Amino acid sequence: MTAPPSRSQRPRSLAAERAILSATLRILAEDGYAGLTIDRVAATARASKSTIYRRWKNKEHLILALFERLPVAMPEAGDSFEAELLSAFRQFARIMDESPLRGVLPMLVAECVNNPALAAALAKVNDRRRVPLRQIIERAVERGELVRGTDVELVIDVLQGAIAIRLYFLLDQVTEDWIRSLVQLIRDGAGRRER
Amino acid sequence: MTAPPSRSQRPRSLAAERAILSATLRILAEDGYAGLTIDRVAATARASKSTIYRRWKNKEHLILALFERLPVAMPEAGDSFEAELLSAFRQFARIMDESPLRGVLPMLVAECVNNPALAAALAKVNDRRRVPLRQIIERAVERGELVRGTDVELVIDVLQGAIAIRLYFLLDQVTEDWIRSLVQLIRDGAGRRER
Amino acid sequence: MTAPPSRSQRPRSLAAERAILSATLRILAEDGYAGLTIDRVAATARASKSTIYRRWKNKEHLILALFERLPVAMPEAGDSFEAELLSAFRQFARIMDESPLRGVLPMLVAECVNNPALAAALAKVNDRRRVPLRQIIERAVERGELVRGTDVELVIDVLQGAIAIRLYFLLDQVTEDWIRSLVQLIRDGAGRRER
Amino acid sequence: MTAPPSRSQRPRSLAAERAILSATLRILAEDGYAGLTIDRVAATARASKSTIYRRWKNKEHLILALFERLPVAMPEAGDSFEAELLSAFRQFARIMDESPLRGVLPMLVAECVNNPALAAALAKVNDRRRVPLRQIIERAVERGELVRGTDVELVIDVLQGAIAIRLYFLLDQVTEDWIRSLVQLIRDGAGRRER
DNA sequence: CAGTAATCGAGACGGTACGTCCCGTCTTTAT
DNA sequence: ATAAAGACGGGACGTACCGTCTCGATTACTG
Repeated sequence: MTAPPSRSQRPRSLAAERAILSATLRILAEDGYAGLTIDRVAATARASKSTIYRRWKNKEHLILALFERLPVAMPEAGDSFEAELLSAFRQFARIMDESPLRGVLPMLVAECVNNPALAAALAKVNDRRRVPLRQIIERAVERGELVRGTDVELVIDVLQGAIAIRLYFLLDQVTEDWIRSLVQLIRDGAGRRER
Repeated sequence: MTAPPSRSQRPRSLAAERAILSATLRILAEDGYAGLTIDRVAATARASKSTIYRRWKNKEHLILALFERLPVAMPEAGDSFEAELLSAFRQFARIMDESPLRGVLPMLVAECVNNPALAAALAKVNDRRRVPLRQIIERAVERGELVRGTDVELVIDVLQGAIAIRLYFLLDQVTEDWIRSLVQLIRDGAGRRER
Repeated sequence: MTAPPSRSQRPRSLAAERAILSATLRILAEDGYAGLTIDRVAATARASKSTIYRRWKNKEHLILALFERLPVAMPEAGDSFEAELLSAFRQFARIMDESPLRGVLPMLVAECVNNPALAAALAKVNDRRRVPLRQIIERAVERGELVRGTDVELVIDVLQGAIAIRLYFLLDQVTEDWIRSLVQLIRDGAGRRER
Repeated sequence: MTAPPSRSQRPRSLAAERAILSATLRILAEDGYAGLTIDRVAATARASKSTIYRRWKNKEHLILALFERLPVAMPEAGDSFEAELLSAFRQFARIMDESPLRGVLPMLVAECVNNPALAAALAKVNDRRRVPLRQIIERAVERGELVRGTDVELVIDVLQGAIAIRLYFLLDQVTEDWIRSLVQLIRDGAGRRER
């Protein structure tokens, strides 16, 4: 996305790039996606619109760059599936709550529906986000907490999905208790155990 | 949303309302959200913009009205949790795939983040969508398939969430096989059963 | 304009008519022509728009009705051209300054350019306004102050015109001194008198 | 009105400006003020609405710009007050009759009543129009045709005013004969000369 | 003195223009 | 080649009025 043409007489200004990205973030934090316009980013960053468009093909990709720079939760090794998952979510929650990007994700997803290029880019972002969950699940399998043969991707779907629903549709908090219930459901299922 | 209190005056035209909604749906089907403009809706419906804005405060609320009118899957009684869920999803898939609304939902969700009124409206829509799932789960509990004490709402979160992730993030199809795996996960869990 | 159809079962409400006209005047006084809308007149007069449009074919004619109801300066007999003219202008000034109609006249004139029917109506209003001036000039002729053979209409043009220019173009006050100069110019001319 | 201060940036396009103004004039000529809409001007001029609104704050100011560009009658030296005035009016009449602006002036004047900024702008336009008349009068004074001490501005008021009344109120033609009578009135007055 | 048709208040309706906002591109001079 | 600045064409937005229309309720006249 940011790749400059073959070779150049004058390198692109890193300072400008940083200024643009941080202006974007600040505006997002202040007024949300609705308040974010390229003109305003340019003015805030004291950059020109061309300087922005030279780097990112449009508003969505500019925001996407912010996500790419977002740190990924690094799962700390723990002694149980539940403990590791809780730790991961604590990290995740901290990162997301601190960043104005939280409220922007849904809109990016929305835009994806009509914008395959953006969809591909966002899928890559999401993949990075699935990696730590995958490791946690695999470790739980190795540890013997989850059955060998567990459909890892499905479990990730369930984890991400339930959280997303809670966050974006129901506008609820994701509490540690709720996560514990979720972990329990995934571990034990809701099916009646025959004796 | 639609009808203010009134006395003895010209009532709002049902015909106009219908024409507007169906024009909206048709345009959405033809050219997607990007192609939907209020002017075009007005022209297609042979209505005036005032007539549209008198009923819905903006484009999002107009689209929302479409959702509110969408039929809700009526769960057919079946003889197992899996069978009922599959049947419900078949209905749901049919309704959604037939409707151009599918591609529009994410954008509506996105808008909700900064628009509490819309969020409330959409939450109501989503609540209606949760009802049949709730019935299916409760029936499964009564039938003895799921344990008494199952956290019904959590299971709904998992069902809706996993599907949403698949549909909107991964842009994947929701196949019957995938649903079967999901049902199995929910029923049995991924935890290792002790001997 | 106000003439009802041939015969009727129920006569038009005089109260409504009065309420509409006085609402129009009040709005004009408060917010000028720009603030005058039929909707607002209707709301202020607690009348319906149909009740207004049944009587006057549009906004301009409604305002025109106000002019038609305006009292015309009745020239008081005096002992000189100057005295009578000053007295007439004092009356005129009082009527106009008290009425919000003053600022509306130009707009009506403007509308006339593209609206012959309105032009004819306004011409009639203006004719009524020329009558007293005509009488004053004719009396001055009879009295021997002005030469027999004076082009009366031309003098009226000059009187009305100079005032209009001052009022509307130059946005100046029309003072008694200025009028005295005007009268003197009309009486004596600016030509050099040969000995 | 047109050029803000600037530095090193893309200058405003003169071509666009010209295209907009001539489109405005053409539309005014074809369909009058009623037919003049900004959208149509933009379409005709192949310019965007922003480009128009960047230069003029609204429709009235756009039209005003047309007046500012209108040539002013340059008084040709003649050998009498009457001759010079007639020549000036011939020029004025030619300019006005050739321009579609004639029918628009009243509306501009009307707008002025509630719009001081426009009023000031139009006053400047009118001032330019008074200059040649002033020169003619002053020359007549020097030549000895008019008395030394003539109230020049008052005479201009009378000239402009009488013409305006005739043109806009009475919707009459301004003939050369009528002007001759006006000149005579101004020169000799209507007062009875004592022996 | 009942019937009836014009009138009333209310405000919905189809139109149309407004002026604003933002997009993504382009043009200028300076570095 | 890049940069800042901001003009440009394009196009949608939501608002404001216009003058017409449709309601049910209300009169005065007519028969």
